[in-house]
Amino acid sequence: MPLRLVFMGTPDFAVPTLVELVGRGHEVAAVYTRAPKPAGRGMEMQPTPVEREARRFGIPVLTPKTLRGPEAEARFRAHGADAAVVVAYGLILPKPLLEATRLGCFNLHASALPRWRGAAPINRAIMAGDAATAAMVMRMEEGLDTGPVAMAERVAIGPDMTAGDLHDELAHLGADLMARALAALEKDALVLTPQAAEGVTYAAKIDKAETRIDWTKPWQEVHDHCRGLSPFPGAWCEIGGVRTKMLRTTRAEGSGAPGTVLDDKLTVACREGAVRIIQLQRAGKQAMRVDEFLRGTPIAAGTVLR
RNA sequence: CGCGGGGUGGAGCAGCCCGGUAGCUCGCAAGGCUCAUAACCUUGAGGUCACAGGUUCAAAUCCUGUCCCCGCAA
Repeated sequence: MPLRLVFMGTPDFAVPTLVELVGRGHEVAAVYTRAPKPAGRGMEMQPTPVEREARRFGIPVLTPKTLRGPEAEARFRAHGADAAVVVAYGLILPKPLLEATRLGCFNLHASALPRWRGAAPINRAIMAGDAATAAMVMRMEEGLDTGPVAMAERVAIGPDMTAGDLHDELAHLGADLMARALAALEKDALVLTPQAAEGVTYAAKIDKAETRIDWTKPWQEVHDHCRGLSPFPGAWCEIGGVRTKMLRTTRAEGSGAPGTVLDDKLTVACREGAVRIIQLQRAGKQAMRVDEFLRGTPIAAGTVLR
């Protein structure tokens, strides 16, 4: 028997789960998402990806600025949901809401908890050079991403994998994981396991001030930095005075003064070792492979990137 | 009206300021060289210069409007 649910989510990452829940026949009584805000070129009001999808399904959309207070609680209770599913929503759920449904609130989180609790787990896992991560469904409690885990699926992080690659994989894997968790929940067969007390780390939001590439770091760190921030917000440096995102890189042979281009294929020296640029994007241009880029903009060996 | 870059043969770019027969690096096709090749040489095909108006003897280039892509920002 399908559940009556409230879905709360905001970015692209949350969309596959919403689609999956609807596809599995659950009744989504309402979708909560962040309010549209001026964004993008022209600063026009942009509904969130979750809102777009919800409207496609004809599901009522709510965009409260806060969930605190008796009014918000009353509205939430009025949906008469059995449970709430939360995926990258962006607002903290106060305790009364966590306890407002019969079965509780369940969150999909993109890390191997308790590692990388918080806002940017996918990026941080790659930036830290982790070899593996996970998608996890947990039952929410008051602490930030501290709840007991109901379902988990480990995912290996390839050596050249980008945050975008991992994001897409986890979003789909997580959607299926949540569907399975809810299926178990329906049958009262969901097993909850507390998170380990050891190994807690927090994934701080990405600050644009940390996106610039520092070639004086070892190649591995430069590489992890680039792929952990790819494609958004993008690790960058200047090429010919133009801000350029390095979207894909790989390990390369060679050495030299940090930031020096070592050949005509955009191999760049780091403090230790070097990385070769595979895909990049100049400001105002589409992303392109390095060979395409170099046809129109040859970069001579010896050029120093900053 | 937040700031800014861009739309030129299949790809990436130059040319635009200072209008006058479309160029570069590749790719593609054919031929040559070669044991052979992604290498090298020669030749060739392929373009409504985003779209629509305007100015002009003449517009990729100047003016006006529209559409689309993207960086910053949020």
